[in-house]
Amino acid sequence: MKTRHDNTRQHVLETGQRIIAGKGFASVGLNEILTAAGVPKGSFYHYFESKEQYGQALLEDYFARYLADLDALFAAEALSAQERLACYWQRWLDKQAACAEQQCLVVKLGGEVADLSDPMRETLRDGTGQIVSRIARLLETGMADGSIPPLDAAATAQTLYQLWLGASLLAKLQRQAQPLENALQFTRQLLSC
Amino acid sequence: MKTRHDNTRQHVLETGQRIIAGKGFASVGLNEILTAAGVPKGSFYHYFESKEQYGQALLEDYFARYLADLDALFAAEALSAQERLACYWQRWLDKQAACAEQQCLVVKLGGEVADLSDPMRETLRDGTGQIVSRIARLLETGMADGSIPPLDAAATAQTLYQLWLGASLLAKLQRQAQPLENALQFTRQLLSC
DNA sequence: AGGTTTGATTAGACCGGTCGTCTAGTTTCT
DNA sequence: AGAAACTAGACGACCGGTCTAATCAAACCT
Repeated sequence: MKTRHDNTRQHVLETGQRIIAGKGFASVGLNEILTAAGVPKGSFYHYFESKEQYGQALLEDYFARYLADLDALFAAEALSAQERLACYWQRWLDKQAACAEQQCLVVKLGGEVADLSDPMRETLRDGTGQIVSRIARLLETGMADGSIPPLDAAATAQTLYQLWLGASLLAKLQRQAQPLENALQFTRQLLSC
Repeated sequence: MKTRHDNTRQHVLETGQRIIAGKGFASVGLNEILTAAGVPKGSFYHYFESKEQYGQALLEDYFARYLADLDALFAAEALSAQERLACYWQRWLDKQAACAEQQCLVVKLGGEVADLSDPMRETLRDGTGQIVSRIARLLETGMADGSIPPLDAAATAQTLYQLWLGASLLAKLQRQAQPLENALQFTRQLLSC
């Protein structure tokens, strides 16, 4: 029997993602996640080897969704590459502004988890790498279609992503969207100078 | 009697800073810090009200040092403002490259602590604000002495700090200095175009 | 078909560590 | 000597992740 298995597992992952995105990894206990999910504690170790491995699975799941969204947006052929990219940043800003509880697990967990668990760190590293390379690819598309001025795509993609990560962190600390707006304005300048 | 008081208190703060910079806040217990410091547990609650208040004090202490360093560097009159700033970024890169264990508590604790403790969040918010405004001030100095091209000082300072925070996070995830080098190169371009 | 086996799933006990408290003791200064 | 600052570390209540044993579902086999 696979369906129930997968459902329960996925349900635990999703519930945990919401809670952990709010409170962090170490400070949340399995109890909290499992009671919220309505899944008995005992089941946990049937689906996951340990909390660490669970965390890794959670991040993998997160990036899978994130990248799927990204691919959907970046493939929108009705828009120029520049417009698609602008839409990406705007969404980032909107999402973070909408609810105070962090959405971006890279910002939320990156610092905490990097020296705590190698598997989780590697998942974050690979996930962010994928994001940056997709941005770079879109920048190249934009240079080809003329909607983006010529730049070093890889370096620029990394710079922009770094900028937005930092902006998210500051926005989190300030509980304001202003740092993100600053990033947006700068991004606009950079991609159309 | 103040001296011993301050010494013990300070010693606990410094020991904790090292440990917490490596492992994060929630995942470290008071025990670990106190045994490392050679201070018995019982003393802790003489100097601090709670773990949270201790964390806040720790951050305040961290920013006090950081800003003192910054002021020392930024006041170096032998150098142009641009050189002073370049030196700041270079130091940031060197420090992070030197030891894998994070130095920058903003990157390490920002995400974790922001939704965990308001006093700690506010301390981080104020500290980063101070850093950004010092950078902005130096940018203005640089524009005045001609070593830095004319820009919106406040916005640029924030952008650069954001960029470097994000770069630190990625460097942490990758265990490589490359993201920081990317930030450095971009910073150079920006401040001398 | 009906009993049996197999594996998926659950329940909750378990040990160790957490933070924070509290009382007794020691040091230090007046 | 006495008062205040400080230290000592046992203690309690609780919660963490882990594991073993019991339960359940369903698929198999004669």
